[in-house]
Amino acid sequence: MQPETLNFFEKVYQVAKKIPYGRVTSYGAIATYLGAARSARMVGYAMNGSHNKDVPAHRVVNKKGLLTGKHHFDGTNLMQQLLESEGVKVKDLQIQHLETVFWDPAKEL
DNA sequence: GGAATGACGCCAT
DNA sequence: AATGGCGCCATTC
Repeated sequence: MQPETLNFFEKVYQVAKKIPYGRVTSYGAIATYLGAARSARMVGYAMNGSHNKDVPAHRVVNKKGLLTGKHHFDGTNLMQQLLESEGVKVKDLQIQHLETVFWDPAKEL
């Protein structure tokens, strides 16, 4: 299917792809950056289609730095493994030093 | 066509 | 301050 919303999704992919190595961002941050503000869910939904993209969805977490979508990756701790592999300390789906690794598109992009 | 769901987040109580 | 409920927009049953 080719919904007209590809524009919105595409934006999400563009931003997600620009996430620096060893950094993470939140759905809300991206949503706000795109102007969706309270539509953080859309960002997460967009990630569903990011599977075939070059989008590092594992670098996108919720506002708390919690790897809520790790279930959608492989069903295991793959997401956490990837983050830790990039230097991001993760403790049971919870990103450590979040404010340090956090990457805000509205500020840094 | 209508209702329910979903990788979240903010507002209200 | 903490917990609960509602909203956002698109997709799917």
